[in-house]
Amino acid sequence: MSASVITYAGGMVRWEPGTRERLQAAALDLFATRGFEQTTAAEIAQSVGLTERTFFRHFPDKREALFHGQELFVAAFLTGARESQAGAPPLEVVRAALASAATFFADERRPHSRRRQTVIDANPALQERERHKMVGLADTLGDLLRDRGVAEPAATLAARMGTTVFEVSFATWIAAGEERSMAEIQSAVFAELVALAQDR
Amino acid sequence: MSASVITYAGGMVRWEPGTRERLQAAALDLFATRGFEQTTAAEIAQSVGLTERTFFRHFPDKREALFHGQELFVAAFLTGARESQAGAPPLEVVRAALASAATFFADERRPHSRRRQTVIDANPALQERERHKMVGLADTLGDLLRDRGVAEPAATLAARMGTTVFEVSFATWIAAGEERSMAEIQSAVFAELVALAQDR
DNA sequence: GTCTATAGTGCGATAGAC
DNA sequence: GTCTATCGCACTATAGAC
Repeated sequence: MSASVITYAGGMVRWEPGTRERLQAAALDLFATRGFEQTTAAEIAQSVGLTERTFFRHFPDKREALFHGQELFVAAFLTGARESQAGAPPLEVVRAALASAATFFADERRPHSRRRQTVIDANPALQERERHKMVGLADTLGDLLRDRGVAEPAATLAARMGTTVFEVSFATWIAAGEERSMAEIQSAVFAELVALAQDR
Repeated sequence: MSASVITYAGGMVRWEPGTRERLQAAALDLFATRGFEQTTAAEIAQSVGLTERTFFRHFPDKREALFHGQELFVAAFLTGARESQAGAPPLEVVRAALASAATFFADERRPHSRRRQTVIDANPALQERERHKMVGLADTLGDLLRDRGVAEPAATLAARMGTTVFEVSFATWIAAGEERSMAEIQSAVFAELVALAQDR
């Protein structure tokens, strides 16, 4: 497949790097234009000069083409939590995780995030995967809190509150006309959560 | 399929009632013994004397065989919210929803819930569907809160806290050795949530 | 109730990198 | 020689179309 190889000075041929990223970009484009279900894995692969079989070597299923690459966000979120002050109350650890994660949602990223979310919002199967990833993150954060000595059910609750604040904040951040930074929005949402628990 | 019809006095033949329930029970049994992915829709159908086609007439996809029947729980949850005192703070509406939902988790139901959850816990695809349903419930509760005049993001946050308390409580309720009632557990988890927001 | 498209898997073959 | 990315082919099961 000539499109998937590049030629070096010496005439030697190698597989073009960044295959996964090209597949991802092609998948987002096709999902956005034709719709997720109307796009076959073969079409995505062909659009970058590869075969369906290769697509499935890179992604365990079609949905994952939209979710690979979130590892950096997850890493930032957990690093923020890990680096928070020892002995801090659970919600302060959560706040640190959120602040760290916010660095990944710079303003330049907003258009791409909007585009991607539009695709997800249009497909229940993609929404299911997105929730699943978020719960996985909450579970990991819960483990981290338990390692720091937080008891149950506080650890699980605090972790879930963290991902909930993130999800609500993210939805706000990509809303039409929204211009505040992710960090600003998260602070406001977090404050609202605390206020809710007190207004009773 | 003789197993799926019954004969009435007059000799007339009709579809045996409870087809969906029998399919559901068979699905749970097979998923529990062979595993979800190792069980085909055709096998489930055949085990109650029906065809694959009939299975998909009752359930839009294989996973739904495990999730149909949750409508009563959802209805109880939302009814509890609707019947809470007008003007009550958001978390009080949530508390009412939880209290109402708890009536569906009587002690007799615990063994069945445990069995079902074991199957779900063993399969990511089923977990994804379960999360999705729970988020759908949170969304509906959020709508209800907004209808009652709760602003954003408070409505969404309160609703999500409700389903989170439910999920954590349910997991506790079916844990090995647990004997407290669902209502008791929910109260404890709810109190823990409020305490978390105050300990800062 | 049958027919078909597509997701996803398993395995063998190829070809370049090392 | 090993390792890794790819292709190609055969196959099953889901799910939807007819």
